Amino acid sequence: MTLGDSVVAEVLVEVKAKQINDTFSYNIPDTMRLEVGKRVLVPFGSRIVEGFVLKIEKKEVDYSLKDIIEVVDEEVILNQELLELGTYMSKITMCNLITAYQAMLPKALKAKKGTHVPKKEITYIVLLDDAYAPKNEKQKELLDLLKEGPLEKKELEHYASSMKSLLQKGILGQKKKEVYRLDYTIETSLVRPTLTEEQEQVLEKIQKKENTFAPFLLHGVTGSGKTEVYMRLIERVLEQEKEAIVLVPEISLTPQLVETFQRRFGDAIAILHSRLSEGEKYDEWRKIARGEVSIVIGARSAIFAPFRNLGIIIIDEEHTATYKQENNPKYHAVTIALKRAKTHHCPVVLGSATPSLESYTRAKLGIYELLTMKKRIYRNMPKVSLIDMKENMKKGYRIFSKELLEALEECFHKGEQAIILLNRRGYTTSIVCHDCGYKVTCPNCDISLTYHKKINAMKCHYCNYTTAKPQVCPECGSHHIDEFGLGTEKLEEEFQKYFPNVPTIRMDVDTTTRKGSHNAIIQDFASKKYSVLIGTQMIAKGLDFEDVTLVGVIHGDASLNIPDFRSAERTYSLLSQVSGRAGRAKKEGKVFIQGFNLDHYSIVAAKDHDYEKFYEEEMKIRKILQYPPYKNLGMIRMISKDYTLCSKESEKVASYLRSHLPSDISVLGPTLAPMPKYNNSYYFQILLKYKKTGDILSAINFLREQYQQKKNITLDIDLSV
DNA sequence: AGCACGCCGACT
DNA sequence: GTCGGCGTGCTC
Repeated sequence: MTLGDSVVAEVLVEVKAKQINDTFSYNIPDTMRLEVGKRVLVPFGSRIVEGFVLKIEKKEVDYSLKDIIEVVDEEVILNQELLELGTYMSKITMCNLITAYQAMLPKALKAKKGTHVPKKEITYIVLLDDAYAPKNEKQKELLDLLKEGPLEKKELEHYASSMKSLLQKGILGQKKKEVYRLDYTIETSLVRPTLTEEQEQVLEKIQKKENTFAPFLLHGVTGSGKTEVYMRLIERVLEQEKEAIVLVPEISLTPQLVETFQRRFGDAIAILHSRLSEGEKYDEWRKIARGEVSIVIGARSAIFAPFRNLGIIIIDEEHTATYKQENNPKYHAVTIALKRAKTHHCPVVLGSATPSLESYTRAKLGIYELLTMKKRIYRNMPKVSLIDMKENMKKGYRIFSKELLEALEECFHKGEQAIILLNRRGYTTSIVCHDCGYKVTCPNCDISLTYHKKINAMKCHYCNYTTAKPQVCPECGSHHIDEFGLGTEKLEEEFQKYFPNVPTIRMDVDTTTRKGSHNAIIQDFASKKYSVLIGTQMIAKGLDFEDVTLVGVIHGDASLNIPDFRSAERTYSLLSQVSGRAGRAKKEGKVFIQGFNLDHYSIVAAKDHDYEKFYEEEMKIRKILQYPPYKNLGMIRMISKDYTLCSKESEKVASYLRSHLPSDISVLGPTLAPMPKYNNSYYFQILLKYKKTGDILSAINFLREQYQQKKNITLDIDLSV
């Protein structure tokens, strides 16, 4: 206990409470060696919690301080840059500081009592006394083995009893060595492809800006060789003894991609994504922090990799929605990348075949430097045909069009492979009583349940509620029940009716939940064990199979019906990406997009591989409706189990905003959210359209504080919609 | 977020 | 007379 003027530690405690968004001061015991950025154990009220030391400073306090109990870390977890980055993130996303820091770290390093992940260690047996004369054959054998050098304890189980007695006598000793869970040796290859003229030009432009903060948008069509450009950029960065972060969408982070980088860069790479175990993530993180690797390839959160000397940040498929975190802190990886690049004075390369409208606009305004790669390396873009299903239906082709069936036939005849996309999983998507119209819906979310034939059950795709398929209508008892809507499960079955001898594999959430199954499917398809890959959007991104010459899209206009201002953008992107899977290597590719309303500009532009055209059309709409990139969108969601309360409070919030925000900011709503009920809670939303974030912060902060105290209702803020 | 403190109903 | 309901408020 100390009073008055002394050196204290400012500790940000792991309590994720609204009222506790500031540090607490603690006394540092005389014998304790403490550094900023380490975790400590501290008494907090009547319990003991963990926290991060954010400052060590002289401070005058008028209350008595408690002592820090113990320092958790040997090494600093949050260096100065990461500490500042967390502050920045909490400011722009309006989250608590502790939430920001926790999001930057693997679970093993979060401040949270009892979540500590051990380091992996291997125990070796070493010979300490080589003059000892063993008592029996077994011991002699063991000692002879160990004369050659230490051996892993695990491999000496055969000698367990001899080992035990020799250890006790002190003839043998144990030595522990820390190892990484992911450890690989891969043969590097010095063979590098010759660059195309476009690749050369892009490379030169980016490298001209090395050692300066410079954001680039690399707009390169599918198959134009962006990955090779990335690798060349990294080569240069390594020459300068600097480091590189490469972000890739989670789904594209396949062993194939990792291997491509490993063949070039060997063991200089750490990998970070959600499929790793906590132990693996911990190890990969430490490789980075210790400077043992210079490259990290990872999903969104890898943007926080604790490098000290970044030479470049690359974000592939920059437009991908998964770069935006949907829970707190609701950060966007691109925003963080720009911030870090500014600190490190290095370039940022945002790559995409279908840039987000925001990024492309920034490029047009000169905020990003625009780089373009229009040509495929091997051949031209695939020919895309739009297939009107209204016509096909008349002729009796209900699921596969005549055109697609013929193309599939030809494709298999030539021994080539096809990909079929249907962005909807399950068997049938709704079950309705023919007589009374009763529809089977989720009791928690009020949306239609999808029937899954394999498990013979109805499932909610939002909350995972599962129930048996009704044999009779629960409302009127009728036996006459209709099934509507097509999912991938049924699509595969239908396909097999047409082509019983063609082996198919399906890839969607239902077939990829087991660890490694995703990669197994990709591997099997690549090795031509299957001729057709049927799946949801997860088959659209990044996959590179040289024998795929045909892509079919079932219900290509489905995503246009989603009530989201970005649905056209997503449609264009999805269709372009999946089309890009066809004809990537030496053989020509064909694409068939089926649908009922295919004259929408997003679909026509995708057919023509005309991004500019799509951009122009979409920007007209964004302008009229004042959506991004013309204005920023802020979303305030009110969430409560009590519908009436939720509705009332939403009204209050909206009217507060209307009277406290400048008049040029539009406040829309409240309205029921597109998913009005989810997990038994109701969702109302209020939309803000604003130019400058600074204009809305104080009003929103006020509301945030008001609702932080309330129990039955949550106010959720998302300022980077 | 926890956890303690605090002031009113039905129980061994 | 007490056990315990969860409302309010604090945590260096």
